[in-house]
Amino acid sequence: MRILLIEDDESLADGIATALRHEAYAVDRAGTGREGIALAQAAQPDLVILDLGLPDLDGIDVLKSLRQKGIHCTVMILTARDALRAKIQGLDAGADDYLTKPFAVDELLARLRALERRSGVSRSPDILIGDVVINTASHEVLLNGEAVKLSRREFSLLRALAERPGHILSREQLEDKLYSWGEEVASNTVDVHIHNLRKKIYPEFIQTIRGVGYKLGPGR
Amino acid sequence: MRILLIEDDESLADGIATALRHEAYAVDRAGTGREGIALAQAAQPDLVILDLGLPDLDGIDVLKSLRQKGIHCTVMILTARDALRAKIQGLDAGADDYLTKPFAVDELLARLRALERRSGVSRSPDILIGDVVINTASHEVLLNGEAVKLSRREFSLLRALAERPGHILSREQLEDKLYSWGEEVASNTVDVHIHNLRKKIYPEFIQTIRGVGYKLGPGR
DNA sequence: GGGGCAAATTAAGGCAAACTTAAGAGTCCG
DNA sequence: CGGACTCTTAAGTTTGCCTTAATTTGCCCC
Repeated sequence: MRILLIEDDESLADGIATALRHEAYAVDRAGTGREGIALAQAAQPDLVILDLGLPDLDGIDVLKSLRQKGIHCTVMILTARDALRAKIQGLDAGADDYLTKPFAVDELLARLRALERRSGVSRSPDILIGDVVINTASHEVLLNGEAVKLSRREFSLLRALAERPGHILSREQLEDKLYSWGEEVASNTVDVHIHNLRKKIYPEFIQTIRGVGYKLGPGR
Repeated sequence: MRILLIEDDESLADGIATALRHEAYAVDRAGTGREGIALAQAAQPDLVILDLGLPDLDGIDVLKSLRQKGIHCTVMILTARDALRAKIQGLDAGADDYLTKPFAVDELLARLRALERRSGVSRSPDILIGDVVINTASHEVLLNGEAVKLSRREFSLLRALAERPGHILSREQLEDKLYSWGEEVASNTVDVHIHNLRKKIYPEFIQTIRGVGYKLGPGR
């Protein structure tokens, strides 16, 4: 799950980004509207968090511009308290949710999970695949009812695969889901995490399609 | 994935149909309940989107009628906001999901993806040739319901042939499909893969046109 | 019926993809 | 500040696929 954060207040952006990364999201950041639009096209995020009070462009225009460029991912708007008109405009322009400043980061995270669920990126809070239950909210994974302890990256990887059971994801696609810009990896990291996941769950749970990628499940 | 849209509001139906087609669904349309029931029988859709406010019949009755006629595909209901009673009736009558108007098209698409996943019908159209099913998303191939394990090249070859059943593809054309520029082969590789495919499926599945190439036929 | 060419068959070597392991750097937390 | 844990690298190993090429079979036309 890859998130683009468009926010000019640097300390706030720092805080949000840290919290998000902690929740195993990959985060890209933009400080201006133009930068945001550019990054949205380049990085193909699953979700955009958009502050309406940007220095260069009006937030609503940014949103419209995104939609116009064919970027239809979920968008959450951040706005100052009582800027009701802006909210309404935002929703009309195709935003999916809004949050008024100031807000608690936990609130943001909760909303994100709700959006995630609603947008069908991962529908039910618990994804069920074979004898494995994945709870995206708590980051808990159960194998036959027994908790499996996964690290952050392992969980991200598993979630990425679990969003579309049976579908094959290439290493490249998986890396895109796990890493933000500027922290690309240049090794077989994905392989290693896959290996560790298999050890913690069971080997056949993740299938290798040689020369193509990995997929989850008995496949269909 | 084939969708039947039963909706009398023409402009709304236009919008939905366009969005769906854009997502590579095949869409049939009906403006009335009767038309809808007729089309559902004729077109055999995988999913029905049913507006409850139709001019001729009550939406719930349409749904019941469909079920009665043995059409058990997934059904998503569209209903005006707050028509709670209708929703409940709808779910009782065997609908799988509902959406209240007005709604964002993205929301509809997200719900569809969720339903798709739940029902196991895949949008990436499974190619069906004779008794062989080819799923391009998962690289799975089923022969009479039994999985056939294919290697990457074998799968590519099969897919190339299956994209246009009955059409003859020359060795050269097939090589072009399998290899990127600069990695041309200089031997009978294609022949060998064809042979292995025949062994894994059954010989007559792939037909040889002497001096020309290969094609996929309904075979038996 | 026979020559010649196209396609089928088979087996083996080479090679790249994927797996495995371990170690060092980095991070978090008490 | 120290210890635990996680992540990334990289090197070594294994596995399985692909290609090659030699041989056999089958077809068509002379």
